[in-house]
Amino acid sequence: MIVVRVALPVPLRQHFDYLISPGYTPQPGCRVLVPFGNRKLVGLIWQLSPPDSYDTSKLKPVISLLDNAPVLPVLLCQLLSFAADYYHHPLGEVLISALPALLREGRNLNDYQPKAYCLTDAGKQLNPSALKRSQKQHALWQALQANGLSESVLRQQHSRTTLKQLLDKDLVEEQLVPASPFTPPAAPASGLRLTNNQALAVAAVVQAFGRFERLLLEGVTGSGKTEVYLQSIASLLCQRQQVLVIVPEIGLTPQTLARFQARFDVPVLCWHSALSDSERLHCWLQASSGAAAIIVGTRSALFLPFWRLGLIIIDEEHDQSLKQQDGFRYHARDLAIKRAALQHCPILLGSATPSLESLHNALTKRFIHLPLPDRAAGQALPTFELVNLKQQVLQFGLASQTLAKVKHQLTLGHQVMLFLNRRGFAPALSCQECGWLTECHRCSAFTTYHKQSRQLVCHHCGASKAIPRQCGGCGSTQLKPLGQGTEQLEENLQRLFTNIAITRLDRDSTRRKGALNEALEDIHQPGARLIVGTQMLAKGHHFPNVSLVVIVDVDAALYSSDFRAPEQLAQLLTQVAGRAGRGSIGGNVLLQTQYPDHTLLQDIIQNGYASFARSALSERKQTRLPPYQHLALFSAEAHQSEQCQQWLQQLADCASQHPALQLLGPIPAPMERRAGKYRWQLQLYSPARSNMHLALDALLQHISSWPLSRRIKWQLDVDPTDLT
DNA sequence: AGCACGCCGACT
DNA sequence: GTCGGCGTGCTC
Repeated sequence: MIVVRVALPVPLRQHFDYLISPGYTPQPGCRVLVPFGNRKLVGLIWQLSPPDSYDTSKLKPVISLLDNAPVLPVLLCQLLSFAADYYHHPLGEVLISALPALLREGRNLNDYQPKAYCLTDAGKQLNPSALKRSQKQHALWQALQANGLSESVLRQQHSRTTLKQLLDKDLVEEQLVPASPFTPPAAPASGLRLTNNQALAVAAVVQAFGRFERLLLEGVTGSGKTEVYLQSIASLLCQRQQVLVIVPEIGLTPQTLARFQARFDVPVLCWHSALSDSERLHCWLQASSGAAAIIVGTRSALFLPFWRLGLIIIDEEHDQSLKQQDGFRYHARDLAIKRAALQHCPILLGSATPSLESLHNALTKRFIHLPLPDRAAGQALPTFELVNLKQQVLQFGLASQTLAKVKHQLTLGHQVMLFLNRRGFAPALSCQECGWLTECHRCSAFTTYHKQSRQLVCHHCGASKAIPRQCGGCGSTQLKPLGQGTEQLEENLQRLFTNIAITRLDRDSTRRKGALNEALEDIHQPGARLIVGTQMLAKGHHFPNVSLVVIVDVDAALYSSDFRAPEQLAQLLTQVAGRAGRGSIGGNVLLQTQYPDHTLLQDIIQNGYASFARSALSERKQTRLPPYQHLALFSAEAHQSEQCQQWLQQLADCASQHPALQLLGPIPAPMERRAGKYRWQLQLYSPARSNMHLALDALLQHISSWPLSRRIKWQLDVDPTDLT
């Protein structure tokens, strides 16, 4: 009997050993079905004949070996093993999360592989008269005479039943055909004329082919980053190398995908969570066989088993959605860098507003820095203007000078974009008599009033309820919406500008499938138009007819406790502003604020993101915050606040034994209660990564022995981006 | 995590 | 008398 060490999808930080009969040839990376307690689980073989096996007499045999060749290539196993260590997440869960759902469930891989059909010996020797009663079977038999036929070709001319009849008579047999890698283009596709800086960037990427290199493309909005991606790829495809492009969100995938497909005559596939299980497996197999040349996908595309990966591109590398926020909390940018290192290929990070982490790496020469300080077509960057809201009479939250400018741009036939980072009609309903506000009874938050769906919705736990008739405090029936969300702003603007088309872009207006694309198409129509939306507006879209962007309420984000808040605000403002003036018309941005002298606002509007980011970095350095120190965050959730506090205090007592760690907490989370549970956190800072990892390992050992750990919900987040 | 076992309160 | 609440023990 052979002993195999198996990683199982359970939240236990250990392996499990099983027996397998010598007739089989198990390999690391193959799936097995094993008994586990009184259930059956699909696991992955991690090691053969481990030297320190669990008591061999107590081992159970595997139920079956599901693969005769590894489903996870060695390189991916290395990447996932690194990730499990780095994020201190159980290996089995990490490995299994990298497999498409159908493989996770133990399906047979061959059922999904491309197949071909050919005649058996009996079929070849068959007397044609034997099939004279069936024309269709005879036709298929005839077609198979010369050569086998692939499944797809066969389906076009013959029916499934005909095939089945010949298969049943043992005249035809099924064969697996290894899918062949894509055919490389004969010559690199030509593209747009590049600016000097773009050409330098492309040259730097091309020069890095074949070895591990990290490049940061810091290109202002409209500087043509995508064109740099496209032209960098062109010669790589001729060498028959694959490219992975990671984009922040599914909403952006169709546009990016279309641009890549239009440029290159090779298979371009997309990968995101909205694909069905079989579509995902199909994409996974195409990456693996090399049939796919380019894959454009969201963060989990990072774990696809590429046949021959030559370049990784991370678009909008500052974007928060690259970090998984639950379960296995990995950062796709950071793991992609590790993957590029294992793969010996370059990785290109692109953004108009790079994260302070990446910028720091570029400034300290760990990354090659490729700046694109000018817009590609020579347009000017949008100019900022502060609108002081103090002592102003506002109409729908807009100052009179703002309204005048909006009107002016509309009469010129331009588009105006109004950015308001609050969906719904109003952030709360308020009692006119006593000031009571509608609160979520499960979260420390107010419930947003949605007028169209006639509901109060909590944006934190998703709970919705009917609109109350009476105040919960004094019983008065005088309930009025307080504050303004995008739904209301749209309604008010429509009343003011009766003849102007308005497009609203937020999570509610784009919920329906296809709605986002319809809205984007509307925006590309010529003529005056108002566009109202949330941060969805900030994400990479090209709106050539927008001449004015209004940031309706910048103040909500100005005073936040989170040390990343200024960085995120600067990124958001710059990205939203970047939608203006991308076509031939100039662009202008109005920032409405009560605090026109705020240093952050002044810095961004006078000096731009690049300058802001550099001063923010020096501030991080002084305050010993990331990237100058490393951060790990433990959080605890329970119905009783005291349990969270007690558990984290226990942890803090342990952690304080480690001289390398500096602690902050336990403190209540900024959003103290969510979905009925209290939330607390403990922040751990350390100047050295390796010390922090050793300390975390030791802490996790302790945690597993505490009874309280079972009664509360706790999590560890290494390099957290979200401290709420 | 999931599932079994085990010990205490309100019901057909 | 049972049904079911969740504490705790275990999974190669």
